[in-house]
Amino acid sequence: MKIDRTVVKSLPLFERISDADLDTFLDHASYRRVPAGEQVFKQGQTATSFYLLLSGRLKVTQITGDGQQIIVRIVHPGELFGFAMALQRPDYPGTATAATDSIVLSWPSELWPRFVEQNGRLAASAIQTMGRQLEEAHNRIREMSTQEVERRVAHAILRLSLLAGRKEESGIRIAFPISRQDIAEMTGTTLHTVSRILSAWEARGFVACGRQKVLVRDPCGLSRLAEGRHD
Amino acid sequence: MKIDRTVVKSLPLFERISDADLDTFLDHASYRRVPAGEQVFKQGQTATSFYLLLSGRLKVTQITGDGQQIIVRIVHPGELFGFAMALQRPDYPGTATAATDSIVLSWPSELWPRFVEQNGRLAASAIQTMGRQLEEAHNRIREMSTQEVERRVAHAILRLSLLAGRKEESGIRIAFPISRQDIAEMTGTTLHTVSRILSAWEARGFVACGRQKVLVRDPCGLSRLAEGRHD
DNA sequence: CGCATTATTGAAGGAGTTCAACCTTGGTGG
DNA sequence: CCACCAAGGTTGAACTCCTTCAATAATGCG
Repeated sequence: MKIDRTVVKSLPLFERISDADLDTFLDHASYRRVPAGEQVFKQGQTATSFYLLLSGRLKVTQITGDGQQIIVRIVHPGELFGFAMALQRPDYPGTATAATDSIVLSWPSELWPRFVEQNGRLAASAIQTMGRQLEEAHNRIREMSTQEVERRVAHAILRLSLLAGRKEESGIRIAFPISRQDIAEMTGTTLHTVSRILSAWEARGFVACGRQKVLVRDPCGLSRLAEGRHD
Repeated sequence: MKIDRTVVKSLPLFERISDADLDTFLDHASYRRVPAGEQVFKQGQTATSFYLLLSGRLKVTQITGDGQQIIVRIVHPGELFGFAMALQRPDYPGTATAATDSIVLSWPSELWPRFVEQNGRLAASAIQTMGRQLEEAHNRIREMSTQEVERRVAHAILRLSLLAGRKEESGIRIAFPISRQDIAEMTGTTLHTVSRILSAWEARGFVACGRQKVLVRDPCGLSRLAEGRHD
């Protein structure tokens, strides 16, 4: 399938790639629409492809033996995901589910080493992408080790409003459906605690929420909470 | 400084590199001994170099504004560390401290992109290294979200016994000094709780500990705890 | 309209932290 | 060589934040 180069060209991942290389890359790509709620791949499946999210929003989740689930990451447009082979794993370590209708590109796993080795710039980009993810993971570990739940939730909501926020007249709307359960799984707590926290924030005018909806009305107030200032 | 190729050649990171490329790489390296307790670099310093640990053991820590410290990772021999530039950061996000007398190689940060782009195989290796780290970070996040402290500590100790264990007649000794505080900072708890847990384990014959010492006497018993089986 | 999914909120309970006091160890210098 | 002392470790008791349990309410899709 022929994919329009201009859409992809604007992504940071490919900003330094040559047009010729990009075309070769895209010639091998498959294009797929994923309706909200559907899965791109499941935890434990053989990693036959790696992916790039063009539009929409994905949740990558992991589930433990005893049924506990966490959200490993939210995939935003322009990001690579499902590159299990880079971890030298035969299978996907998590499940990728579309939170909204999404569009993904995919390539056969076998092509990953070839692309990385043939195109140093792509490799450098991929390393940067992973570096950013690693940094984020460490942030999360640090937060979970040292901060109480309310601060962690404040951080998570602020992050989402930055990476997936759409400006509205009364604040910043998080532009994809996200439940209390989701937020709990991102911050290592329970949906009950998240619900209580959001209710309290709503009373203080920091946010306005509905079912699977969050609107940040006072980012500065939230920031103060995230910094640990209780005032 | 001329560095012996054979020592480095055996590392997984360089297993697929050509001798010529490896020599070029090593020609630019600096060699440095780091006595126990000394720091290789500090959090916030400009990232002038990236590093490879040849021998010894390092702790990479981060400290938050309010003085809370966590251990981001333990660096074992053969691993890259301090590659902040890969994260597009000008400074080191953490502090690297020698837990035992260590030997490190270092290269100027400017060489990183050149090495990565000129040598696709090295890039692939670096990506794999980071991938493994990312996976580990996610494991840690999942554990901290879903498991109680005792299981997390059990996991941490088992990991250490695998990656830094030396066999003795009565069990597996963790081959570098590690304090209760260190273990607490690795698992997101307090030194008090770690102390209580280790005392309980010692009474049950799972471990034997001393000041900055841990000896695993019953890996299977610990594994059972780590899997969540309380029996 | 009906029902499943999502969210709210109260009450009880517990795992782990915090505070505090004390003990041990091993390195150092007198 | 031993005495000292700082760093590391132990352990009790109180407390608290968060989870767990439980029951009820709102939302929106088919």
